[in-house]
Amino acid sequence: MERKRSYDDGCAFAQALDLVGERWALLVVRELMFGARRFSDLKRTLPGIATNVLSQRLAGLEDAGIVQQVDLPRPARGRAYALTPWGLAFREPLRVMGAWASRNPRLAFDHPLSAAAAMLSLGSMFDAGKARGLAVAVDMRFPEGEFRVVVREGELSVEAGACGTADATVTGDQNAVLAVLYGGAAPEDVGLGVEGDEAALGRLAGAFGAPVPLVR
Amino acid sequence: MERKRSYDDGCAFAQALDLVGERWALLVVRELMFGARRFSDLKRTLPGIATNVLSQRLAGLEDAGIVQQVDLPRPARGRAYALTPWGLAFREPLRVMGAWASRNPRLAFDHPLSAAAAMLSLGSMFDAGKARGLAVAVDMRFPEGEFRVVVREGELSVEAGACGTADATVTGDQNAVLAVLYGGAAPEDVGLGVEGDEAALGRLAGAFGAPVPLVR
DNA sequence: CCGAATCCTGTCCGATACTG
DNA sequence: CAGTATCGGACAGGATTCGG
Repeated sequence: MERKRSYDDGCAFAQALDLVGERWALLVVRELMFGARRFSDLKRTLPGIATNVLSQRLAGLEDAGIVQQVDLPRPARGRAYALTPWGLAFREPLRVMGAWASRNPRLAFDHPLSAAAAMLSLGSMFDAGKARGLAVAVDMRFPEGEFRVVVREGELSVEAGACGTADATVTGDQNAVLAVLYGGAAPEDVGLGVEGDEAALGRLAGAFGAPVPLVR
Repeated sequence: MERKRSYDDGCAFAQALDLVGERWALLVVRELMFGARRFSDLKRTLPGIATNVLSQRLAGLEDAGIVQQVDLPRPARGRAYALTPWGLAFREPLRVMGAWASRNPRLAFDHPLSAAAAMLSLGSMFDAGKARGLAVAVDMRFPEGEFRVVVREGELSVEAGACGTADATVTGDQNAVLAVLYGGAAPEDVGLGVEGDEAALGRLAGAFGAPVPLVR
């Protein structure tokens, strides 16, 4: 009675879809990519997910060895969900699929997105060629948390937690940051606060390429 | 009434899941990765898919601009389904997700897999470091079709269609080829016929690394 | 409050039968 | 050969309730 639905396919990719192919599963993984989150954090940053579905996905991902429950460290108390090393390794597929997705000819830009989604999109849109010779560090403070974005030696690094020694610090919401970095908007026009070297934000924007839709 | 279910998420990745996140959708894309296939070809190489589901997926993928209907060329007649340029660009996400999937600690090797799945897995398992200095071309003849696998200058190329000038030609089924390339099996032990330079197959096997499971 | 478990309803999936 | 029609069952979505 308890048989899980499976493709029964020897292809590793298909077997992965048995684990992460259910609705919402990969978005849960996405939200966990920058560290442990509580059930209610996930519920909040995944608008539209039902509590029972979130429960089932977390249980399934835990059973698959992609997610594990952890005791929340310092300030907060209680349990939370975090990725296992294998789950964390999904960051690369997420980046590559995001890069493919950004070439969607009908991509919609008007919907809100979570801070984790915005920070991961940086990896998908990063263009190492454009970043040649660039060195810049920007801290980003969102309602959901803080992130540090660093470009150095043609490589991009995006990690949770700011450290205060960046060239600039932006405060606001993630949609505003993407409007500045990808859309060339002025920070003040989108309600983004900038401290420090405001020009650093412009240099950072130069590291990202516009997606090239592949029309039929 | 006809609203398609959507995550309503600004994240490009989530929007891609709106298009290819339904059950079977990505496996259909996988099967089309080496050229146009008819409805009945897809039905046969995707054991377990229902005809109505295949219909719905093809229609959805066509509407999304990932698949297009084509008139079948020369020998055969009738219509078939092929990837658009954007759909073809999914080969890279497929490769990277396959590489991630191959590190599944519970990966099952005993299920059969389609020729397309087997040929795509080569890309996921290829190790450019191990292929340094290697130059080999092998034609593979499967019941489902012929493929040419070439390693040269540290790069792997897998394309549909053999051309007869390879170092070796193998004839049999795709599971047998993978058993030889990944599992070190002897061709004669798995029912694989080899013509030409049999040692070329051994050299080719050296270009693929065993997956490293990431245990928790 | 957090983290679920439990309804109930609607949609989607899977299997088979059937038609142009 | 290439799908459409149909129907039971599984799964998702939403609200409510319940235990730490």
